Amino acid sequence: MINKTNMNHVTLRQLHVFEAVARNLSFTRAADELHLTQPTVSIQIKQLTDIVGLPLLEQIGKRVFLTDLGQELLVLCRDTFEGLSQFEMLISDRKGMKTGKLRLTVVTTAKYFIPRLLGSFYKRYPGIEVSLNVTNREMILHRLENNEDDLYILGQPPQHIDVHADYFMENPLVVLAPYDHPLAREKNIPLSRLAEEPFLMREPGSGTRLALERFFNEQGLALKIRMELGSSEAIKPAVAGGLGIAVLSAHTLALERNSQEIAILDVSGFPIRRQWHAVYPAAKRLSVVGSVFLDFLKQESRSEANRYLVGIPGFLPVGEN
Amino acid sequence: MINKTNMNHVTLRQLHVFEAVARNLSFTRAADELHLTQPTVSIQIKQLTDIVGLPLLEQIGKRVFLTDLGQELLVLCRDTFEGLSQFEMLISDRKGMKTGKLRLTVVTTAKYFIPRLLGSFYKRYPGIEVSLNVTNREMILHRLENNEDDLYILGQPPQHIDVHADYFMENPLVVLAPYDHPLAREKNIPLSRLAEEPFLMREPGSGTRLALERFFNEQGLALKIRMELGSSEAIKPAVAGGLGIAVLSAHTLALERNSQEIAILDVSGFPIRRQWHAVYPAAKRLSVVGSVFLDFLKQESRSEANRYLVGIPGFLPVGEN
DNA sequence: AAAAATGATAGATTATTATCTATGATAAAT
DNA sequence: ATTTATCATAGATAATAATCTATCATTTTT
Repeated sequence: MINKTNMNHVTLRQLHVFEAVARNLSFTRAADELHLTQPTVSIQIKQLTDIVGLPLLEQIGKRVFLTDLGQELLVLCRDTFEGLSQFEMLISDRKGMKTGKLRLTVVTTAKYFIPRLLGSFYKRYPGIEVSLNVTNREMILHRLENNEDDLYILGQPPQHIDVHADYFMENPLVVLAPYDHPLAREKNIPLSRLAEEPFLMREPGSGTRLALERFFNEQGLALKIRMELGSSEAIKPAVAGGLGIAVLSAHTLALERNSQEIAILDVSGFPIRRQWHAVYPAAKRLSVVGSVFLDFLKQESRSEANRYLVGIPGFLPVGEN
Repeated sequence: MINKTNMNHVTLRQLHVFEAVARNLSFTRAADELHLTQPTVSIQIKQLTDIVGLPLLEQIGKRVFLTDLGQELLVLCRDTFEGLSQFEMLISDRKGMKTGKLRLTVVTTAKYFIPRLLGSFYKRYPGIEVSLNVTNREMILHRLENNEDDLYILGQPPQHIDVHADYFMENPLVVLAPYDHPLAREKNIPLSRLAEEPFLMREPGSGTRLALERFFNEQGLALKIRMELGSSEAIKPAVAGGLGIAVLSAHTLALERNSQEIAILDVSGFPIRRQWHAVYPAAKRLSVVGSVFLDFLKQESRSEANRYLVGIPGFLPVGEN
């Protein structure tokens, strides 16, 4: 008989190590991640390669790449681990509990409501461990392309990546002005009046800015931009200090709703209605824990929305969906 | 944190032992099959059950059954091993070879041509190991329902089981008579003349018998049945001894084609054209080695048919398919 | 050229897995 | 009641897997 590969000699541990190296494209980073020393990783990969009989990784200088076969093995690893993970969830169901690890990455603005939701989620599913990552949209898209998380929370789903997107909550954009601004006590302010005000803007490319620019374009009005700032946190004190007005997500006002520094203006056409989306790669089946969290999001976002969105001038919640 | 299942602690070996027990529904038979002692199997199952934290098997008296969860784990085992097996085939492809194990079960009559085909198959694919099982139709259907093999060879595919069936060779049913029978030298014998002869039949339910009965019914003729015998091997000497004539698959005459004991009659309407089929469950993707063998079957059955079917009175081979 | 970064190898140790023999417990058959 | 069949447990042994420290080899960066 010929010298043929017998995958029965492979261990799950070897496959885990391989998967970590394949994902990191680095022995050293995989070792760090797994709390092992680098030689351990090197040996495990060597053993696996010896069993398979063909190279799984190739090294060019200091950089590690997957061979075609290595790529196939990575797919097999992920399928296998997913099968085992789903069996774990099945067991948890039988035991009347839900367990597993949820890897969640959210855009910066979502940090205003996600922790509270996660708190409730943990109370309901104490067996599910959550790894939360807060980062900007660009990094989220990068992680999405590399399939690094179970779920991603952001405003507008990306157009250039094939994803499955579920909206779960309203994300209205509101006009902020100093608490004592002359327009603060008016109702149904015409947009043309607002256009006379100087605006504080987010950086080009930010979803909020694009939405505002498009809105003004549609009304044939021009924006008077006084200043650009890189984050909502920077914009809010600038508004309060009278440098200008701004349009931000209502969620950014989590702590300022009853303050005497910032007011939400009642402007005709506002708030601009947008949605929060939970997305995952279209080619991937959502993990069990991701699915549990998504269902939870859809259920619980109602009360979360009520917490933030009541009292916003001109805002009427949509009906059930 | 709760006491939760971690399937990373499971070994592939444990899963193999579990699969054998689940298939055999017996620790002792699984141990025999794996060349282990029974206590080894018992301990492996115990370890696996301890890791999972819920019963996978249940014992009623001396009989072993799968729990629902055990059934799920069996599915996971099969999926996992199939994935590993397909990766092995991928490796073999890369190495320019085909390897793996083909589990093949065939009906009794196919034993006349399958060994020769398997010989050629082995010469072409020395890395593929074949496990051949020859049994009756009823047992084949049972194995088919339990998904125990890669491929099954039989005449008519079952109607009550959802299968994928490929026909690969003609299986004509011919009329056999003693070599010195008065009809042996006649051409184009009318069926009405044949109906005056006493017949030796296979058992009720056999495919050959059903086809013959249907054929006579369509011609409005009755069969004169002298005797029923349980196998082709029993029928042939009875024909040669003058007890009556019979209709059997041409393949059963593998060794008697040039003998001076049995002749094939040239009867109007004969041979009854039938096909050999290779089948596998419709819900299952054919294994890689099964697919290799099926392709081989389709290619090689042409020459195999030529070996058996030339010279059969009234038989014209069909065109290419 | 020297230093830093990164994977490979050698040797050793520890932990874990796999298996056996012997025996016990229980159910089924005689 | 006795025997047979089948799984479970105890104790022991051997094999294998996993990991570490130390060092080497090579590439990249400074």
